[in-house]
Amino acid sequence: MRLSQLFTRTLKENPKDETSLNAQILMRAGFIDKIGAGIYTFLPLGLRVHNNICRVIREEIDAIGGQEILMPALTPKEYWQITGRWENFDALFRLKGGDNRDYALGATHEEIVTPTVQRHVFSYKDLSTAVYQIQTKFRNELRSKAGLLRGREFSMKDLYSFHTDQKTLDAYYEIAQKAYFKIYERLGLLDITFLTYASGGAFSKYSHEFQTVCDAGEDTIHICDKCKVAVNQEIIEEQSACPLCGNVELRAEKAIEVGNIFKLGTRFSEPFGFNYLDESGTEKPVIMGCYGMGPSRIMGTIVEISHDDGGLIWPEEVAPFKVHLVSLRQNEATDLLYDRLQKAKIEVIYDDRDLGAGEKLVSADLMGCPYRVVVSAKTLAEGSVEIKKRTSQEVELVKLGELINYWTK
RNA sequence: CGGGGUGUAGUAUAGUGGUAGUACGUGUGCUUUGGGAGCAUAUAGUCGCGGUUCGAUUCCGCGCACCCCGACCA
Repeated sequence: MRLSQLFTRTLKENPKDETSLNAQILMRAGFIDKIGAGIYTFLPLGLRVHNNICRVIREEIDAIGGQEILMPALTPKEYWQITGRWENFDALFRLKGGDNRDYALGATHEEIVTPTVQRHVFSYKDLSTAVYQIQTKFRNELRSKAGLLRGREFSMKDLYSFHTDQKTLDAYYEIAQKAYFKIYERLGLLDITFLTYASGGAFSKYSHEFQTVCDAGEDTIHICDKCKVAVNQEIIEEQSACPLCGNVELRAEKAIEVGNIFKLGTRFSEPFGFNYLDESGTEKPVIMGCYGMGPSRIMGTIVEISHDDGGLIWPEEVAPFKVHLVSLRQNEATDLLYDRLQKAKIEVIYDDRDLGAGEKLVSADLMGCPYRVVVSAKTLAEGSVEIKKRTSQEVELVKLGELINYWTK
């Protein structure tokens, strides 16, 4: 991608109608565009980041047997009436169709996924199975806030698992937990993300959240540093010690909920009459689990914890581009390097604009790609380019012929 | 949904009951070139509707939008 072709631009100042740090930087750097409260457009650079987060999630969920599907966002009222949530789900966006029927915009998809899987699964031989989607969710929050951390429209990966019994659900639940941590590891959040005990549903005492420690978070968690788990403040009265070791000296921190997994049991299979036949031909209800994770919120979280005064600092897996190639009035030589990087399948954004050095270097910092490569008269005089990591102050000179090897060796 | 705040050019900001200013941006020309450069010139604005007034961007009322706190929530 050539910056001269990119239709977005960076702003010199933070937009004044946002105080949320993630929204300010992302808007200033041209990653997102605000349409209304809690409603954002993902611009080319922001969409690349979002897609990278989704890619990581897909890879890890596929690896635990999740089968990707895509359910509708527009969902008829009748499905929600079956579980009683048409009336009880406050945040549901309800609307009327031209046929004068009622619909809801999907806020979560248990009501859709359950009958869908039900039409295909009848026997214990068909279980366990798990399906997921990455889709836009709608929740009519009374107050959206904090940029990407709480919008009325946001992206979510929602995985649903279906089992014959509690034991196989429990086993899959553990597997999903591990997959979640792999995802957070790849997204650079592992060290500050804690498995957190939270209020459960009807079926289990607790649900589990994944909470990333961050001052911008809305939740308070109480961390057991011995076990590396936490307890959500919302249940601290009934569970004031570490559930694993009983430690009562917990450390309170603000945190962002970056994932949530539930044992649903028969909460949804029962109202839909989703049963299976076991080995003896006996009809039994299917046992379900659900596993949520919001890529857009995670994107905001990464910004909150990974930035400096210069702007964004993307972990390599999610950066819009790996290399930010800057030509300081040396486009002829830099064009060749740009071709070479592209041929080597190294994702590169090339600042070929006719601008001063200051503006180019500042915008490179702002956009936050992991490696900045500068080509100037000075570096070319030594047959080299200058490479600087976004996370480092040091620069190194690398010979033109060695540029590709810098990453591929 | 309760409470508070803010709406002036694309962005960030001054100011005023009497022709709305600055910076950046954008256009043009020239200069400059390793941390958002300089000169010249042009471009572009008072959230909406009512009211008070000779005259409202300013005062008043009602809307609308956005932000923050709370409640609620991935």
